[in-house]
Amino acid sequence: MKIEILTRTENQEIQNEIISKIRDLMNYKNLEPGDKLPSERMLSEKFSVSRSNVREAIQKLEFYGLLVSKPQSGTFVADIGQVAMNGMIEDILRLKEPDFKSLVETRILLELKAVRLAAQRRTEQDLIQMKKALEAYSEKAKNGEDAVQEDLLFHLAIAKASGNSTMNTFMLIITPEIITKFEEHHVCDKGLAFMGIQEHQDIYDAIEVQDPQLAKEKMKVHFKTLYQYCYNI
Amino acid sequence: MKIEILTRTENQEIQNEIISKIRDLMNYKNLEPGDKLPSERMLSEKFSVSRSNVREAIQKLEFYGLLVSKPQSGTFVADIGQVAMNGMIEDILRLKEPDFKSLVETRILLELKAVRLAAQRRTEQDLIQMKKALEAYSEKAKNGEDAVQEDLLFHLAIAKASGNSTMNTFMLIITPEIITKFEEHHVCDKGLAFMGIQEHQDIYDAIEVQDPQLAKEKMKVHFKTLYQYCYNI
DNA sequence: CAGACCAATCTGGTTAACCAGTTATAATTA
DNA sequence: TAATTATAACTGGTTAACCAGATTGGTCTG
Repeated sequence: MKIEILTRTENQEIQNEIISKIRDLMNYKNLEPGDKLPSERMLSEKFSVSRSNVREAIQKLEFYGLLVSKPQSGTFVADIGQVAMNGMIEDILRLKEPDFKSLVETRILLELKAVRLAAQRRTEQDLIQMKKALEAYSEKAKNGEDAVQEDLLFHLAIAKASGNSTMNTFMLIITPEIITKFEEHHVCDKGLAFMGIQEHQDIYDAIEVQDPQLAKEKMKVHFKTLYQYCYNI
Repeated sequence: MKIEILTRTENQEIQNEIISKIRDLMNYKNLEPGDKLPSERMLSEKFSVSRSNVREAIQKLEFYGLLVSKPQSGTFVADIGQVAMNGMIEDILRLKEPDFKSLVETRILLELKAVRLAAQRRTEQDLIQMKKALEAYSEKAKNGEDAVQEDLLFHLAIAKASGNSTMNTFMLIITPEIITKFEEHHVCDKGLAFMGIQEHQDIYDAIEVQDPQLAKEKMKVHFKTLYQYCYNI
């Protein structure tokens, strides 16, 4: 059989096509929660695609919690009904690549909440880690060096201290994309780093004394100086 | 070679082991952004694991934006520095499975923001979709039927109308897990659905007249009745 | 006739072989 | 000798073959 090398977007497209065919099949066969999907081999034949393509599509639907694969047994429809299934697949198919604006918007939202939770829940262990990240940042920023990475680690330490694993995961997902975009647009070159030292210290202090409201305010200040140059991105 | 069937968690563990070995390798070889990782075959031999395991680990790091694979060329270190790389990998390795409490906490946070954005940015198209979901919900709830799915679709329609693709994605990720947990604990059996009709209508109306503050308040009311039975989960 | 048992089949997961660009190296030429 | 071309090795992606547990249908036994 002929092998073709596909670009990322081409691969995405045929994967979406398979997902939509799986949806049609589930509707046609009137599959309900717990029912078994046809085997991967059968699907690959029916759709005239490779089995690995089918596997990828199934794994994506598994990631969103719509299917469950059991080894040596089969792939099963998850415990959400047909209406929700159709709606969610529709949304997944229409999902766009996240733009920078939406990333920043979501980051601010998550961090303002995370810092409040961190102020309430931080353990001594959390404080130690945050202080460590804070000092690494200060050290670099004082010497005028680029400290984007150390900045990032301080913020991730806060997310961890929030005690909310879901928010922690989401922060991990969006952070590298933001960093990349930042460096593309040279956001952090303009001597912002030095101002950041005091702002970080303020945030840390508020978390240490467990003052959620103050911590949130200080984080807001930090973001204001960070993103005031970003309007034209 | 002997083939072993692994459980999900066992697989997760050896994957984390590989990730930590990759991190050690990057540190030892002092790899910088843009540098090429050893080939998948070489890594699988060096770590004494299968190539597919290595591929999975790499794909996970790719998901978090730490590596970039280029077909017929190699896998490269992403454009974030060594310090950030180490910190992020550390976080990824320590990442826990999200608990129900953190899921709900994050859902409320995301939806309260999404509904405000939706009130500001909703298009006519968005209104149509939300109204459709709303009517489907009312229809079922009036008859006393279970309407968890229709409820979910209404909330996802709001997330879409927020115009923030990142938040939309995150909502899609957490929603099915919440639904499953809900049905496990029979949260929605107690005649909540009927009250929900008016609450949904209020939210819709606020979005239609583009009043962000009101929309947020109405969403808060909705969540209050929803989650008042959840404290003991 | 009902229930236990067994073999053939089917399943997702795993491994190995293969493909076609990419890249590094060596041979060639101006 | 330096630039250029040709060739061989290497790479991630793809396909096909294989594995062992799960399932199923029929058979045998009580």
